[in-house]
This record gives sequence, C-alpha cells and structure tokens, in this order.
Amino acid sequence: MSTLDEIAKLSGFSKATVSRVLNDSPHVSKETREKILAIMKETDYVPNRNAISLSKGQTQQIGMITLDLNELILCFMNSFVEISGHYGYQTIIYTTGGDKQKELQAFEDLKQKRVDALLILTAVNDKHVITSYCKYGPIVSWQRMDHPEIPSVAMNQYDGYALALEHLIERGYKRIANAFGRPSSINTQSRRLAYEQIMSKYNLPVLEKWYYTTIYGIQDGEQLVKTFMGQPEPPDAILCANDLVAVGVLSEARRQKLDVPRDLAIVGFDNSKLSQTLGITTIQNPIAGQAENAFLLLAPALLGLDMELQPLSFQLIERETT
Amino acid sequence: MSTLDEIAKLSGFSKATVSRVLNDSPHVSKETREKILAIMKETDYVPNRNAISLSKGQTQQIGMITLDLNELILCFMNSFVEISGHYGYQTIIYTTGGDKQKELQAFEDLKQKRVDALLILTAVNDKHVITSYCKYGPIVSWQRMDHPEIPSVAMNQYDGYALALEHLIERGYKRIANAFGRPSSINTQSRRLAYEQIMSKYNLPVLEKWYYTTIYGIQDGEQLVKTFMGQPEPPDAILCANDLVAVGVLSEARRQKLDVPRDLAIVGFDNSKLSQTLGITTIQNPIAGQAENAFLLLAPALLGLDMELQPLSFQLIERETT
DNA sequence: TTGAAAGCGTTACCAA
DNA sequence: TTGGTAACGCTTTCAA
Repeated sequence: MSTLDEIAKLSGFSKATVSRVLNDSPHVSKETREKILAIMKETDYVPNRNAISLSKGQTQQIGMITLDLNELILCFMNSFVEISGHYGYQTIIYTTGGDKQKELQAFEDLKQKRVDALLILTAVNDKHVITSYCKYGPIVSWQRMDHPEIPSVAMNQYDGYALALEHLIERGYKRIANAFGRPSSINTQSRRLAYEQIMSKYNLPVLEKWYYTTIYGIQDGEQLVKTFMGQPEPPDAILCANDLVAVGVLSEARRQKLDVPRDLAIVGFDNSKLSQTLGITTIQNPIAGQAENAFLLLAPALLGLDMELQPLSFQLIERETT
Repeated sequence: MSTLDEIAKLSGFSKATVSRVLNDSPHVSKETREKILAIMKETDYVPNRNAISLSKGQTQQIGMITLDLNELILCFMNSFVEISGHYGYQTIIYTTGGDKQKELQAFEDLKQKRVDALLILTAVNDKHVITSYCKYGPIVSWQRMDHPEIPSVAMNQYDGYALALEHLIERGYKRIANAFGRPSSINTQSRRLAYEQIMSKYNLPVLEKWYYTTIYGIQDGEQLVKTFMGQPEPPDAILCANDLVAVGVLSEARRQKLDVPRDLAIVGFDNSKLSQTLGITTIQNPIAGQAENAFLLLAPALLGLDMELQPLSFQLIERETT
C-alpha cells in the first residue's frame, strides 16, 4: 500500500502538492498534476480515509438510530441511504432494540466524531439526554421531538386521516371505527382530532366505543374483528393505524364470512407493498420523501448549503376494501 | 473537547500512561489510574475514534453490500448488525441497485481502510474483479462465490426442497409443479436435482411441463396460476421459489375459486412473516443463523479467534396450504 | 505554482 | 510502572 508520502518522493514534489492534486486544487500546473496522477495509477495508490477523517475532523458518515428494522423503516432507510450517498455520505445503522444504553452509543459516536450527524427514527432516551448531544453535531429526527435543535420530518397525520375519513363518508359508511396505536402518541391524537372534527362536520355520531387503541399489528387486527363480531351494532368501516392492522382485519373478516367492502370497509395506512398486494385501500404516506427531507435538513450543517425541502402530502389510494 | 494530550498535562502524567489507562493496560498503578480517570470524567473527555482508527489501522466497521433491501435481507441484516455489534463492530450499508460502479465503491472502501471487512449479500461485479480485493481484507458472502478466499454461508437448497417435496408426496399429491427463479442459478439447479431424485424415488413422473422458471414475485405467482388454469391436466401442488410467489399463487387460486389445499397445495420458501400471516406452508430458512455464521467466518481475521460455525438446517413449517 | 512544517489525536516501541 | 517519541497518513497554513 503506497502512501501520499511515497507518491511525493517518487514524483519529486512535496506532499502538499500531491495533496492538492488529490483535492483538485486549481493551484497545480497541468504537467505536475498529470505526472503525479500517473504515478498514483502506477503504484495503485488510494488515500487512507482514516487519515483524511482525522485531518479534516469529519468522517462523511451519518448514524441512523432505530429501534428495529421493519418494512416501513426499510423504505425510509433505502431512500436516506440513496440521497446521502449521492452527497458523499454513508449510513451506519444503530438498532437499539429499545435499549437506552445501546442507543446512547450512537450519541457517543457523534461526540467521538465517528459520525458527522445523526438521524433518529425512533429514540427511547429522555429528551434532555438526547438534546445534550446537539452541541456535537446536527441531529434530525423522523419521530417528532419538539425541540428547536432537533427538527423533525414527521408529517401531520391529521391530513391523511381526514382523507381516509372523507372517503368512507362519501361512500356512505356511517359507523366508522378507529383502530389506533399507542393512545398517548401525537399521531394518535392528531388522528383522533381529525376523526372528531370530520365526523361532526357531517353530523355523524362520535362514539367512545369506536375508539380501539393499542392496535399495532396483524394479530391485533384479527383480534379486533373478533371483538366486535358479537356486538349488536358493529362498525361498518374501520380506519386502521397501519397496513398491517388492515391485513389482520381483512383476513379475519374473510374468515368470518363478512363481505368486504359491503359489510365492512377497511382502510389501511402507509401504502406498503402488502396493502398493494392484498388490494387494501390505504393512505399513501410519502416516506421516501420524508427521508430525503431528513437529509436536506442536515445539509446546511454538513455541506454548508441551504436546500429547500420538498413539499409532501398524503394521498388516498383506492382499492378493493372500500 | 478535551484530548488525550490535555488529560496528560492536567494529570501530570505522560500521554503514554493516559493511553494505557484508556486501553486497560495492567501496567498502571491503581492510584495513577484513578487520578487520570477522575480527570477524564471532570473534563468530559472522549477519545477520538478517527485518531484511534488511524493509529490502529482499523475502523471496527464492516461493509455490507446488497443490491437492495427487502424483507429477507432485513432479517439477515438485523441478525448481522446484532452479532457484529456484540463484538464491537458496526455495519455500513452499501445498496448498489445493481450498479457495478457503485458496488465497486464498497470494495474501494475496504482498500482505503474505511471498513475492516466486507459482507456480500449480492454482488454484480465480475468474480475476478471482486477477488482482486481479497488482499485488502477479509470478505465473506451470503451468495455462493465459489472462490476459496471468499467463503459463503449459503445453504444447499437441495435439502430444503427435498423436505417440501417429501411432505407433498406423503400428503398424496402427484402432479407437483415447480416455480423456479433464475434458471441458471445454483439454487435452482440444486432444487431441480432434488426434484428429479425424489420424484424418481417414488416412481412419480418428472415432466418438463412442470418446470416453470423466472418466477420471482407475487405477480409472477398470480400469472402462473392463470397459465395452467385452462390446461387439461393442471398440477395439484406447487413448490414455490419463495414465499412471495406462494402468496401470489394463493391469492390467484382463491380468486379462481380453487380449494386450497384440496385442489391445489402450495408450499413457499423462507418462512417469512408474510407466509406466517397468510398461513402458507413453507420451508424455514435459517437466515439469522446464516448471518451469525457470516460474522463468525470473519472472526478469525478480525478478532484473531477461531469460532465454530453453528450447524444450520432447513425445516418444514406446516400450515393451511398443504 | 510549489514547499516546509505544524497539526489532527491516538498508539506502540524502546528506555528508564 | 512510567515517559519520550516516533509513527499513522493526510490537510492546511505560511512562505517563498
């Protein structure tokens, strides 16, 4: 492995000049540049990135913190890796499994300059712990952080939920139930608000019994259908927290010989591949766009350029379950 | 940000001693260690990883090369990130999208010492190009590479396929069709061999018409069912290249009012979450185990310790489609 | 346009 | 047990 020093000696020029060639400095004569480049090629020279990182104080790496990896996160990650790679940044994964200590490692790595920036998908440490690391580098988050120094690319779920709801109402459904996730989450609160406002707008009843909470996945969705099957006045439509829940609801509804969408309409959320496959009406969540925006939020600090975020919006994807 | 040098000055000891404290060297008196540790805590000192990397010539990072990110790869990745993290290594993702140039970047990063090792999930560059990088660091592969310097954790698909086939035959199915992926792939060849040998063993006909190839995903699976619906003697069972294909086959079969599994048995491959959700009989592919083995194959070069690989095997998961 | 030399923050070897 | 100092391989400032 040849080094810059060797190239300098072989070429007869100084290290500084060789370095200039590497960094495309204009202050090198054409002949000198060519001569040095030729020697580099000859000796199969590659600069050592560690040395560059140490010298520049940057690693061109961004850490991505997530609780675990699932289909949704995959989509986000794919898009983020793509755009950050385009600007010369690589992505390191920190899957924490919800372990605070493990998660802290990522923040320590920002402090230790192993990564230049941090992207939080989901974080479990206390907000004040997290924000105490802001001084070591830019941090951006998918999940809402409510802190001026940690901007978020989260979208207001109100709009997406309203879209789904208006669609159901237009189709004539009246007994519309909600399958919410974590009741205390901001997302759930926005959705609930949308539900209340839109239902009221159309003079439809807002009943407590149509709020189901802590519904997260397929099994929960299946369970949910079983729950209301015996009831006197079951819902005729279900708005699901995500597509997985919708899959569960659909699969159990079929098992119970319900006619979807006549007896029961189902709307998912996110427009994952699965919803597409199974023909579930859903709300398209522009996740790839959010990932790009996440990088663009880091761009000022990283690249020194202020880039405009792209405007994003939810969209209704009509399929066979409504 | 304090540095080792400052800690040395503040403590009155040399840099060497401070370094020894950092690296848990036994050659430091207890008092000295405590004194230095106290100062480190006081000044909120963290060692700079770039400096360590440069000095040691290692980054504690492993690059993972993949064409794209899907559910299967997610599973592999999850497991690999977990075990490598356990040994102090981080994982960097290189999604190539099949672009040779982009993929080469990962190999260059091995050469530039940005990563200490490389894990290939799928690679598209020529074998001799890839192997030319072996001298720069250990490389391990998921996909079979057929090169002594690049060991693979791929499993022989013969065994898994045989398992599925024996199961179908035992259940009384006779007209068993294959939905293969890429016809030239080693996996397909192994599966084909298994098919021929097992069918012959039970004196069942091996007919050319029951080899379908280039069946990769859900749509292909749906299409496949349509193809043979008009035929005089359609298959009564289908062995699918993967679970996605099985999902497509199942969904189209239901649409065609076929009784699964009476009219048509379906077996998937991999035991993905999806197959579990939809109740598809499948072959459990120990992917997480393969990922762990991948790291263990790197361990000798990385950690200097020879670790024994765990033995892995396929398993039949019986569900409602057979 | 070029060069000398001082960083960057550690580790590791050789002495003491 | 400790210290001095030369690596590690590049960037950057200041002079020429």
